[in-house]
Amino acid sequence: MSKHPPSMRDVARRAGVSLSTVSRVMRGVPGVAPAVRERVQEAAAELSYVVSRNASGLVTGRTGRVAVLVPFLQPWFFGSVLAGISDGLQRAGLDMLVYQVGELRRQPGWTSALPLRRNSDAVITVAMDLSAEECGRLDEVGVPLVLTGQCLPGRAGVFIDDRQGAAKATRHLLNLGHTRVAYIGSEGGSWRGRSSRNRLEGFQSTMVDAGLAEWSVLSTPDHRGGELAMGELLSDHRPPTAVLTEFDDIAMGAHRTLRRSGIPVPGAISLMGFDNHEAAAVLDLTTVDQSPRAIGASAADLTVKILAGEDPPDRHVEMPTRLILRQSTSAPLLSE
Amino acid sequence: MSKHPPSMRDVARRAGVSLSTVSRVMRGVPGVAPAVRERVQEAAAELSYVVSRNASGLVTGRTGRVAVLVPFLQPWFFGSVLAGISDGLQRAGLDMLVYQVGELRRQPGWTSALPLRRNSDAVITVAMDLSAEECGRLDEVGVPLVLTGQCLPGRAGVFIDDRQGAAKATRHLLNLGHTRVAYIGSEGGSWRGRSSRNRLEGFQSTMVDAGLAEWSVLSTPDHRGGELAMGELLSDHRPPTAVLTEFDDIAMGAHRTLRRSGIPVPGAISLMGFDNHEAAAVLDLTTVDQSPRAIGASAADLTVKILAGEDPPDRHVEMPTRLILRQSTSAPLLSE
DNA sequence: AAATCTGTTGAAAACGTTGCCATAGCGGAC
DNA sequence: GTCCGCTATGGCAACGTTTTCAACAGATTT
Repeated sequence: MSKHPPSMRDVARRAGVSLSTVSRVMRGVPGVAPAVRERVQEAAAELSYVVSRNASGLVTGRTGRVAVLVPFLQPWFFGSVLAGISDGLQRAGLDMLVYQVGELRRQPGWTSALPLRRNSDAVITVAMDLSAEECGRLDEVGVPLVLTGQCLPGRAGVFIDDRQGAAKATRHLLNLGHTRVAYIGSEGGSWRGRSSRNRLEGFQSTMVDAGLAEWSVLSTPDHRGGELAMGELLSDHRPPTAVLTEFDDIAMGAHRTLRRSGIPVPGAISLMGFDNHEAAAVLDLTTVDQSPRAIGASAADLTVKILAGEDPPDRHVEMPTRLILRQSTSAPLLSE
Repeated sequence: MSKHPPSMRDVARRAGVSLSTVSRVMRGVPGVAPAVRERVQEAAAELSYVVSRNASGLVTGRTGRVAVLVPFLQPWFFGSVLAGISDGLQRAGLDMLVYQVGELRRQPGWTSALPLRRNSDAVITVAMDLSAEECGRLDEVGVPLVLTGQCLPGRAGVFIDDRQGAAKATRHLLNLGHTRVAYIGSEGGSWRGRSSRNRLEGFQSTMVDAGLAEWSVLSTPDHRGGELAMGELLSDHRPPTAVLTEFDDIAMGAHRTLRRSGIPVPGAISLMGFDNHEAAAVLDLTTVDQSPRAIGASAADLTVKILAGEDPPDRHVEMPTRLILRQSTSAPLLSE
């Protein structure tokens, strides 16, 4: 066995045909005699040869790769979206390049620091909350751009209606009979800008529509922040009977504070999250599901369609949110 | 602006130099006059040109990409390891290709279904628990292989001592004074084969060394399984006073069962997990930390070193485990 | 029997980059 | 003033594919 990986030429020699024929077989294009085709496939298998995307990309102009941009990789949410994207791309025979741009993003020209230009066929962003200007810079790369977790006019994207999701959650609490409902949101600076605002608005407008005072506090975007914010709410002279949080991590922090304070959930205080974190089930946390994996899969499908040239009519895919009822919400105590 | 991405030729024309010079500048090799160098960089910036890895890889034989193989993408653990790998690779200017091979793996020849051959410079596996045979097949690809989460003789890898970690956890419980300690492990079929066995062995040997009966039950590898297994333990005629689980998800399920049964933790039963799941902090779960992000970063560094040709003496990196003491463990009740 | 057509195959020119070799300058030593 | 050595630059052949076009055989038509 030669020490260098086999090339198409090696396969051609082994099968006793020309380069062109091997190329045709490998791409599965018609116009090759069945006997020859089989012989070539056999030779390729024996050498365990695979086509070099590098070389083929050079001439076709396609790399067979899609770049996925995520702010961070650690939070569970991104793993789920990536899983969906991976599924979709794999089905289409595309590879997935993942770039974690959290740190990088502070630099003004970060978009050109990424070797996207000739190295991927499309770019999918995951919950990046891009500004119009950043989008424009990515456009310059010259490949299709598909957004996830945000909705920008005229741009392909997959997203949920955060506003409606939060409204749904709020209404659930109101329907149970709560009137003193507080909201814990994350303060700016996190990677969820627009989505954050939308959820807050969904809460606020529902409260206002119901003729109730809207009441919200801010926290850092992690469970630690939820703990502190909950403590703050408990120190109010009339604490809320129900609390909605911007996402599950915050709710989980709040849950901890309640548990430590010996306040029964949902007995004294009903608690709701948002996202359906994998750990939410364990905490029996009522929440709003947004199935990130489906979002990812949908984004991948959209990308594949765009790459195939079939410009789909609905370049905006809105994924549904579902209320997941668990044991952390109930009607308020009658004494109230 | 031309509709096609700029090539090195365009930059050369704009800067009034030859292709070779541009190539030298882009690669940062010495032997170019400072004035010319600056002029070329300027021209490249104006065209927002980036080198095509496709083309350069074709001649250098290096792709500038590393393939990362994970069984699944969804569980939090993989996101963390990927984050670490991404950090390390980014620092070295390498791109990260991610392949989710969970489903694919059932097929016997799955390793050749991946376009690794000429498309990546190295392969990192994450908690794949590969057999020697599978490793051999990946060797055939002809690129360095770095394992993560498993230790195979003669192979580069980063891992933790699962056995010792479990032993450490068990000893913690014994030191608290517990004598009836049960272990909930996952039954086979999950992606954690060797690691699973090692943790069990660590528990068993520590118990035996202490002259105590080892007592373990199996569950499915998720929190659901933990719930059921805990229920099973509670129905014993003399339930345990402490429970160690193979990993945090199981512990979180067990915690739920305890909470629902009104059994105080750690009052009546002490509970321990393993892994330091991001949600473990919220549950106040005592656990064993294995900082997956550091594992990933370490694997990436190792890979970069191997690619640089400097064969590091310690191709086996053992990462430390740390006991994280929280509020889910305490001494058993005196009445026992 | 000549002409046309159809289906298969091979030869050669791209693609965008890097590596090697040649060459043009230019300063200093003889 | 010639020769040497040095540095900065350009030219050209790779790299491994795809693509276009031409060539060829055999079958069918005229």
